[in-house]
Amino acid sequence: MSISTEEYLENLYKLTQGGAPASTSAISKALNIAPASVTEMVQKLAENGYVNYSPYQGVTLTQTGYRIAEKMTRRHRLLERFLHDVLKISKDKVHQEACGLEHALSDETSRAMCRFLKAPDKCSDDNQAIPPCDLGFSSCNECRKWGQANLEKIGRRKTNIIALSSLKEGQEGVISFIRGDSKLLGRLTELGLTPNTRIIVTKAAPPGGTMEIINRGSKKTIGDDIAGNVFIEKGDI
Amino acid sequence: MSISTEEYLENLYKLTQGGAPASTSAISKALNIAPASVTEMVQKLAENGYVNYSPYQGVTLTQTGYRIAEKMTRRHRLLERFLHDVLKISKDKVHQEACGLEHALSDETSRAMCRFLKAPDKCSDDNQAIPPCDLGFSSCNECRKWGQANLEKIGRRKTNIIALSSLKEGQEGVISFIRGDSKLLGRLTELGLTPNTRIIVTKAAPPGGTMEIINRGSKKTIGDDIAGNVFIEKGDI
DNA sequence: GATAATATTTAGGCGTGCCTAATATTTAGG
DNA sequence: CCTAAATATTAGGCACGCCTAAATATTATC
Repeated sequence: MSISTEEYLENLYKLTQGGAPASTSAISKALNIAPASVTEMVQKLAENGYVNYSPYQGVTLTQTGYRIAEKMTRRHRLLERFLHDVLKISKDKVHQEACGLEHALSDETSRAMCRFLKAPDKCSDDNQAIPPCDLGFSSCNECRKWGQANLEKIGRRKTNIIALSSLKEGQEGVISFIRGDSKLLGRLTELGLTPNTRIIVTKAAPPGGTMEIINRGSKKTIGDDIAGNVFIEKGDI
Repeated sequence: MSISTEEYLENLYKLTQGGAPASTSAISKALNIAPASVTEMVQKLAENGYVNYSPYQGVTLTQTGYRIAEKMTRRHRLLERFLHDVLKISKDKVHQEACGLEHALSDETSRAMCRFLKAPDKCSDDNQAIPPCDLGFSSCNECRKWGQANLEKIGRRKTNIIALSSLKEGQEGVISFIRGDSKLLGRLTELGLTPNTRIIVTKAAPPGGTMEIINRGSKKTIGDDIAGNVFIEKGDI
C-alpha cells in the first residue's frame, strides 16, 4: 500500500461522504494533481479492488477501499488531536503535520494514542468525527482492560458500523460499539444504551443538535456527544 | 529532500562515526539495497553536495550532509523515547516505528517532543546519545523560556558542537550549549560548567565511565550524565 | 438538435530509485 | 609479482506516479 494510494482513498472518503461518486476533477482539486494523472491512478486503484470506477461516471470506494480510507481518516484525526492536545501544536499546523505522519503510523501506535487521549470523538482543527477503531471490542472499556499485551490476538470487527448520529428518521439497528472514557460509558449504561440493544430513530439530528430515539421501549432524547459515540451495525441501514 | 536521501544520510552518520569513510557494501548492507544501487545513489548525493565520494574510496558526509544526518538521527531517537516513554510502545518496536515517522516530523513537532520529554539525552532502545538540537540557544533553559510562540524567529546555531563526553585527552574548547532539565542545569551551574567557559580534558572517558577536566582553573571529575549534556564548540578539536 | 464549452480520458514522456548482469578495480594468497 | 577472490562500478531495464498535449465524451446553450 503506497502513500499515494492511501492519500487517494482518504480523500475519496471525504468526497463520497454524501453518497455520490467523486468526479475526477474533484479528486484532482483535492489532491492538487492533474486530472489526467487522477484518471490514471483511479484506474490502478480499481484494478487493485479499492474503488469502483467506470469512465466518465466518477469513483466510489469498494468495501475494501472504504475500510482503508476510514482507517487513514481515523489516524489522521487522532494525530491532529494528539499533536494539539499533548504537544501543543497550533490548530493551523496540525493538519499538515498529521498528513505526513499518518502514512507511517502503525496500528499499535494509533491505538496507544487513542488510549492516551481517552478515545476522543472529534478532531481539534475542524471538529470532524473521528471514525471508530476496527478492533473487535464492543466498547472502549474492553480495550482498556485488554491493556498493551497480546496485541496480535485482538481480532478485527467483522461488520461495518456507523455512528448513531448519522442515522436518519425511521432507521433502526443494534448497538454494536460504544466509544468513550469510563465517565461517558457510565452515563450511557445509566441511559440503557448498551451493546446489543436495539434503537429506532424517531427524529434525526440536525447538525450538532439532539435526536430522538426509542431504546429498550422508551423514548430518549440524546445530544451529539452521545450519538457520536454509539455505533450501530451497518446492515440494511 | 526525499525520504531516500534522508535514509542514506542518517545511515552514513552511523557508519562514519568512527571517522573512516563508509564503503558501498557497508551502506548496501545497512539499507538492504543492492550495491550497484548504492553506488548510483551515492553519486547523486555527491552531486547534491551531501557527501564526498570518489570511486572505490568510500563515502563521507559533507558539512551540509552531516547537519542533515544529525538532525535525522536526533528526530529518530527523540521519537523512540517519545513512543516508549509516553505511548508505552515496547522497546523492540520503537525503532521501526521511528524509522517511518522521522521523515514526516517537522522541526516544530521535534522541538515540542523534546520539551515534553524535558530534553532527554539517550534513546530508549539502545541508549545511544541523542544529538543536540540545532536552535541557537545556549541552554535548554532558554528554549523553555522562549515557549511555543514566534518559532520562526528562533535562529540556528552557527557552528557545529560536540559532546564533551566524546573529547579525547588533551583536547580543549569552550562550552557552547548545555542540555537538560532545570535540575541538571542547576547542578551544572553549581559545578561552574556554564556556557562560554573553557574546558581542558585531562583524562578521557572510557565507555560510560567518568572523565577528568579542568574548568575555571579547577580539576573536576564528571560522569557521562554530565559530559553527555555539555557541548563544546567544534573548531580545531 | 447542432454547437460551443466543459469535463474526462488517452498518448507519450520524465524523474526517482530500485533491480540484475556484465565489467572493472582492488586486495589477498601463493 | 601475478592471479583469484572480493569489492565496486557501469549499463540497461523496470515500476511508480506524476506531467503536458491531444483526442474524445458530456453538458449546456441557443
